[in-house]
Amino acid sequence: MVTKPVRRMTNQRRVILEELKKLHSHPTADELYQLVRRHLPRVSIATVYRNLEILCSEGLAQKMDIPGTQRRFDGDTNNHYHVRCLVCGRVEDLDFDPIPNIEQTIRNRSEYKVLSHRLEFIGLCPACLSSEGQDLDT
Amino acid sequence: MVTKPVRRMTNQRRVILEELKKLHSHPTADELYQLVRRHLPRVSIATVYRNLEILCSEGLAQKMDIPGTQRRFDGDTNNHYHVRCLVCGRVEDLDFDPIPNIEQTIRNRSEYKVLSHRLEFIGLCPACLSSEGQDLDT
DNA sequence: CTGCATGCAAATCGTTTGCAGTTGA
DNA sequence: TCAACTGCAAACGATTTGCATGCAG
Repeated sequence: MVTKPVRRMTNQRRVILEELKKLHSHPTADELYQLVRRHLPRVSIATVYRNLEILCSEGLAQKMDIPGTQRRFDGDTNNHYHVRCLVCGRVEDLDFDPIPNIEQTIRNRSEYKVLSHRLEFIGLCPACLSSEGQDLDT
Repeated sequence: MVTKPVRRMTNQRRVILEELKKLHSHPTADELYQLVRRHLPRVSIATVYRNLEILCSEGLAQKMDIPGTQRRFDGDTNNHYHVRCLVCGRVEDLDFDPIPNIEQTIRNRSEYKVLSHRLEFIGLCPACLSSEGQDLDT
């Protein structure tokens, strides 16, 4: 059981959070780094990554693209939805028909030319679920 | 205007496609590489990547996690959906309320403990849309 | 034959980590 | 004071690329 460290509001952390909150784009770590650099020229990209990690774990921001790093490929080119395991990253197909008209609905609400959509559920697979009971920290 | 190369069905490409089609998991490039290696011990990981790229562009397979590599962060921790531009990667929020009960629906159709879901639309942003008319290749 | 495809190794890109010095509470 | 935090540089893991050689059509 590891105790969570007490966080400090450093100058860097404050600026990073401010810049992130002020944006309505969804910046990459590097884009945010460029903005933060205007206020703190000597800031390091590592600090930006570390703080984003902390801000996310504190619920003050969130990562998009939960998937993480490694890309996966699908031999099935039909349109279908997926469930992804938060812990092991495994992805499975869902037996669930594509929601009808949903792209049409969005076309009326956005300037984008919508071509497709992806719906993904995130959760715990049976295997990881059963091995969850063991360690209750984090 | 670049002309698309004429593809050849090499041994490697055939095995890679066969292995991918036979799986119902959604392998990473490396997982597929391990499988292909059983048939072709001297195959290179680069060949797997190159062929996956080609197979996807031919519509015989598809990449998941369209996002690609660079992760994006969101200062808005409320649950909301996104549109992503296929060309420039920009992501914008959608003014569209989360679909009610959809997670509940999935819980009945899968063994997973569903915790959340993500709905993302993919298309072309206004900017990329207007600069599309120029080059008509690919 | 021709040029697409391959294996290999090196390069690249985004992200993470080790470390010694700094700083907020 | 002192653990959390920082900048820097090196390490890392996934993916891509340059190049000389191989091989399908």
